[in-house]
Amino acid sequence: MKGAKGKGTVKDKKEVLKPVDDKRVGKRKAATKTESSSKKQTKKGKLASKDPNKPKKPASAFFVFMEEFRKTYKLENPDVKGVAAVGKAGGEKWKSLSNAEKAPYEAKAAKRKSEYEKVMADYNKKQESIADDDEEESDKSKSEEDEDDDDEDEDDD
DNA sequence: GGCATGATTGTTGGA
DNA sequence: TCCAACAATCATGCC
Repeated sequence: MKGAKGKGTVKDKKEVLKPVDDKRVGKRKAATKTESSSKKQTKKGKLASKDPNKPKKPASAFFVFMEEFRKTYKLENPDVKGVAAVGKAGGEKWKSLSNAEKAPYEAKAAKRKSEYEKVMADYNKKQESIADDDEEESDKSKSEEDEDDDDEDEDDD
Protein backbone atom coordinates (compact mmCIF):
# COMPACT_ATOMS: atom_id res chain seq x y z
CA MET A 1 0.00 0.00 0.00
CA LYS A 2 2.25 2.78 1.18
CA GLY A 3 5.24 0.80 0.17
CA ALA A 4 4.50 1.42 -3.47
CA LYS A 5 5.17 5.10 -3.07
CA GLY A 6 8.46 6.30 -1.68
CA LYS A 7 9.76 2.82 -1.19
CA GLY A 8 10.78 2.34 -4.78
CA THR A 9 12.31 5.76 -5.18
CA VAL A 10 14.12 6.06 -1.92
CA LYS A 11 15.03 2.42 -1.83
CA ASP A 12 16.53 2.69 -5.28
CA LYS A 13 18.53 5.70 -4.25
CA LYS A 14 19.67 4.04 -1.10
CA GLU A 15 20.89 0.96 -2.88
CA VAL A 16 22.83 3.14 -5.27
CA LEU A 17 24.22 5.31 -2.53
CA LYS A 18 24.92 2.59 -0.07
CA PRO A 19 24.58 -1.00 -1.24
CA VAL A 20 25.46 -2.61 2.04
CA ASP A 21 28.02 -1.10 4.29
CA ASP A 22 27.66 -3.47 7.16
CA LYS A 23 26.76 -7.08 6.99
CA ARG A 24 24.34 -6.68 9.85
CA VAL A 25 22.94 -3.54 8.39
CA GLY A 26 22.31 -5.25 5.13
CA LYS A 27 20.53 -8.07 6.85
CA ARG A 28 18.59 -5.70 8.99
CA LYS A 29 17.71 -3.77 5.92
CA ALA A 30 16.59 -6.81 4.06
CA ALA A 31 14.61 -8.04 7.01
CA THR A 32 13.04 -4.67 7.45
CA LYS A 33 12.21 -4.45 3.81
CA THR A 34 10.75 -7.91 3.50
CA GLU A 35 9.08 -8.00 6.84
CA SER A 36 8.47 -4.32 7.11
CA SER A 37 4.76 -4.88 6.83
CA SER A 38 4.51 -7.47 9.54
CA LYS A 39 7.03 -5.62 11.62
CA LYS A 40 5.15 -2.39 11.46
CA GLN A 41 1.91 -4.17 12.06
CA THR A 42 3.39 -5.90 15.05
CA LYS A 43 4.83 -2.68 16.31
CA LYS A 44 1.88 -0.42 15.92
CA GLY A 45 -0.90 -2.91 15.88
CA LYS A 46 -0.33 -6.08 17.80
CA LEU A 47 2.56 -5.21 20.02
CA ALA A 48 1.11 -1.87 20.93
CA SER A 49 -2.19 -3.36 21.92
CA LYS A 50 -0.54 -6.41 23.38
CA ASP A 51 1.81 -4.73 25.83
CA PRO A 52 1.11 -1.03 25.93
CA ASN A 53 2.75 -0.84 29.32
CA LYS A 54 5.90 -2.58 28.21
CA PRO A 55 8.84 -0.22 28.57
CA LYS A 56 10.26 0.98 25.31
CA LYS A 57 13.80 0.19 24.38
CA PRO A 58 16.23 2.80 25.60
CA ALA A 59 17.72 5.16 23.08
CA SER A 60 21.23 4.20 22.13
CA ALA A 61 24.05 6.74 22.05
CA PHE A 62 23.39 7.15 18.37
CA PHE A 63 19.73 7.95 18.97
CA VAL A 64 20.60 10.44 21.68
CA PHE A 65 22.94 12.06 19.20
CA MET A 66 20.24 12.01 16.55
CA GLU A 67 17.86 13.91 18.79
CA GLU A 68 20.18 16.87 18.71
CA PHE A 69 21.38 16.28 15.21
CA ARG A 70 17.86 16.44 13.83
CA LYS A 71 17.37 19.90 15.26
CA THR A 72 20.68 21.11 13.92
CA TYR A 73 20.13 19.49 10.57
CA LYS A 74 16.71 21.05 10.20
CA LEU A 75 18.11 24.46 10.98
CA GLU A 76 20.94 24.08 8.51
CA ASN A 77 18.81 22.32 5.94
CA PRO A 78 15.26 23.62 6.27
CA ASP A 79 14.51 22.55 2.73
CA VAL A 80 15.39 18.95 3.34
CA LYS A 81 12.29 16.99 4.18
CA GLY A 82 11.96 13.46 5.32
CA VAL A 83 13.69 11.49 7.99
CA ALA A 84 15.64 9.40 5.55
CA ALA A 85 17.96 12.25 4.62
CA VAL A 86 18.44 13.18 8.24
CA GLY A 87 19.14 9.59 9.14
CA LYS A 88 21.74 9.28 6.44
CA ALA A 89 23.43 12.53 7.36
CA GLY A 90 23.31 11.61 11.00
CA GLY A 91 24.86 8.25 10.34
CA GLU A 92 27.73 9.77 8.45
CA LYS A 93 28.24 12.43 11.07
CA TRP A 94 28.15 9.84 13.81
CA LYS A 95 30.88 7.87 12.14
CA SER A 96 33.00 10.97 11.82
CA LEU A 97 32.73 11.71 15.51
CA SER A 98 35.61 10.80 17.75
CA ASN A 99 35.20 8.73 20.88
CA ALA A 100 35.54 11.86 22.96
CA GLU A 101 32.73 13.52 21.05
CA LYS A 102 30.56 10.46 21.38
CA ALA A 103 31.26 10.22 25.10
CA PRO A 104 28.50 12.60 26.29
CA TYR A 105 25.93 10.82 24.15
CA GLU A 106 27.05 7.46 25.42
CA ALA A 107 26.78 8.76 28.96
CA LYS A 108 23.20 9.82 28.34
CA ALA A 109 22.45 6.51 26.72
CA ALA A 110 23.90 4.71 29.73
CA LYS A 111 21.60 6.68 32.00
CA ARG A 112 18.59 5.79 29.95
CA LYS A 113 19.71 2.23 29.91
CA SER A 114 19.89 2.02 33.69
CA GLU A 115 16.47 3.57 33.92
CA TYR A 116 15.21 1.08 31.40
CA GLU A 117 16.59 -1.79 33.45
CA LYS A 118 14.73 -0.52 36.48
CA VAL A 119 11.50 -0.17 34.62
CA MET A 120 11.95 -3.54 33.03
CA ALA A 121 12.56 -5.19 36.39
CA ASP A 122 9.40 -3.62 37.69
CA TYR A 123 7.57 -4.58 34.55
CA ASN A 124 8.69 -8.20 34.82
CA LYS A 125 7.64 -8.24 38.44
CA LYS A 126 4.20 -7.11 37.56
CA GLN A 127 3.97 -9.63 34.78
CA GLU A 128 4.77 -12.42 37.21
CA SER A 129 2.38 -11.07 39.79
CA ILE A 130 -0.38 -10.80 37.26
CA ALA A 131 0.22 -14.30 35.99
CA ASP A 132 0.39 -15.68 39.50
CA ASP A 133 -2.69 -13.85 40.63
CA ASP A 134 -4.51 -14.92 37.56
CA GLU A 135 -3.92 -18.51 38.41
CA GLU A 136 -5.05 -18.15 41.97
CA GLU A 137 -7.65 -15.47 42.08
CA SER A 138 -8.76 -13.70 38.99
CA ASP A 139 -11.12 -11.39 40.83
CA LYS A 140 -8.58 -10.38 43.39
CA SER A 141 -5.90 -9.77 40.80
CA LYS A 142 -8.16 -7.26 39.14
CA SER A 143 -8.04 -4.84 42.00
CA GLU A 144 -4.34 -5.41 42.45
CA GLU A 145 -3.73 -4.72 38.82
CA ASP A 146 -5.48 -1.44 39.13
CA GLU A 147 -3.16 -0.48 41.90
CA ASP A 148 -0.20 -1.60 39.92
CA ASP A 149 -1.32 0.49 37.04
CA ASP A 150 -1.31 3.50 39.25
CA ASP A 151 2.20 2.75 40.29
CA GLU A 152 3.23 2.37 36.72
CA ASP A 153 1.88 5.73 35.86
CA GLU A 154 3.88 7.23 38.63
CA ASP A 155 6.96 5.37 37.59
CA ASP A 156 6.51 6.52 34.05
CA ASP A 157 6.41 10.06 35.27
C1' DG B 1 -8.02 11.17 7.50
C1' DG B 2 -4.95 7.79 8.85
C1' DC B 3 -1.33 4.81 8.59
C1' DA B 4 2.89 2.78 6.43
C1' DT B 5 7.40 3.90 4.64
C1' DG B 6 11.79 5.81 4.02
C1' DA B 7 17.31 5.90 6.67
C1' DT B 8 20.41 5.68 10.26
C1' DT B 9 23.11 2.94 14.27
C1' DG B 10 22.99 0.79 18.60
C1' DT B 11 21.06 -2.06 21.95
C1' DT B 12 18.31 -5.49 23.65
C1' DG B 13 16.17 -9.87 23.87
C1' DG B 14 15.27 -14.25 22.20
C1' DA B 15 16.56 -18.62 20.07
C1' DT C 1 26.75 -16.46 19.96
C1' DC C 2 24.16 -14.73 16.39
C1' DC C 3 20.27 -12.59 14.39
C1' DA C 4 16.02 -10.13 14.28
C1' DA C 5 13.37 -6.59 16.08
C1' DC C 6 12.85 -2.10 17.76
C1' DA C 7 14.00 2.52 19.47
C1' DA C 8 12.92 8.41 17.32
C1' DT C 9 11.66 11.37 13.77
C1' DC C 10 8.26 13.40 10.19
C1' DA C 11 7.19 14.55 5.35
C1' DT C 12 5.04 12.04 1.90
C1' DG C 13 1.92 9.27 -0.56
C1' DC C 14 -1.55 5.95 -1.09
C1' DC C 15 -6.16 4.05 0.00
